[in-house]
Amino acid sequence: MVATQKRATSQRAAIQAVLAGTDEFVSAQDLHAALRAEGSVVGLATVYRALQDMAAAGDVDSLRNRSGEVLYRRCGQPSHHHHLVCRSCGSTQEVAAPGVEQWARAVAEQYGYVDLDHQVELFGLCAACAAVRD
Amino acid sequence: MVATQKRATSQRAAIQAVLAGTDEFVSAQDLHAALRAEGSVVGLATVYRALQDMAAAGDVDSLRNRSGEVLYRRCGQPSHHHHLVCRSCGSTQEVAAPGVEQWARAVAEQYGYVDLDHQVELFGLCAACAAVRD
DNA sequence: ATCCCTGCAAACTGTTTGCAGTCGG
DNA sequence: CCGACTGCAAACAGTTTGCAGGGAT
Repeated sequence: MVATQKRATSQRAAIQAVLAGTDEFVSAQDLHAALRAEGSVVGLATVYRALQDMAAAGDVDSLRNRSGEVLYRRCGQPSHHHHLVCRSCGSTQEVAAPGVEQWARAVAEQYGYVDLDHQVELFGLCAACAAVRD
Repeated sequence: MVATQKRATSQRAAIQAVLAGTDEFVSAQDLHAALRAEGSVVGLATVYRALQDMAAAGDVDSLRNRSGEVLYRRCGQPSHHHHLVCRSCGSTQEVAAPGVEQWARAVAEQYGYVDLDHQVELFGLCAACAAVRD
């Protein structure tokens, strides 16, 4: 069960519901807007706080946008993995990268680095967006 | 020739000098502080503008910090590559990742993504910092 | 002389935080 | 009832931008 939050409140539930309903990365602001759109009036600060808690608890994945926004996405896998994100429409593919993990470990070892963490994200234009733009 | 800036000014030169003198990623603010420290009084805005220009021209590499700062580093190679950055002291190893490029291309193709870009950075503790922390 | 570049300060964006009130357990 | 959670607004950090003046070509 991924429910590590301390207290169950309606706004927290609403946030989780939105996250559960999408497969894409969303920014805190997007999430906030989505909540208002569906009627749940939740403070922006609350969204940020909840998102941070959830990220800390490992319930959601977070990554930083090209423009510096933090994007969140509900995340099934326990260990981290990587994403292929469409630059235009934001749709996301979760991708495995066995070789990458291994490579990271090898490189770290080679230089004597420990406590390794890696950030591997692919950005591109999905087929649909590429067609539109042409 | 890596000198794509439009006009040669003293502050631009000072910025390039600082970048040329280090192998680590520095933030615009660090760079600005370094300039003042060595006597060159350059406006912060100017540093940002110069850095952007240089990044656009491909003279420097840029990546985003965990905390959202943009870090810049002078960059020899024409094509991009990847880095192993010490979380603690900021020292950087430039690492090659032939397999990664290939993997990225394969994954993109598999999902029909084009105009691919990838962000691959390794973070860890270098041997020295790991020893200190123990 | 022209036009880009610079500096300053104000504007902006995304995010965080202090504080008083509210609600879940 | 108690304490964590919420909302608001103000605070913040990093970055960008408008405008007037100055230097490079």
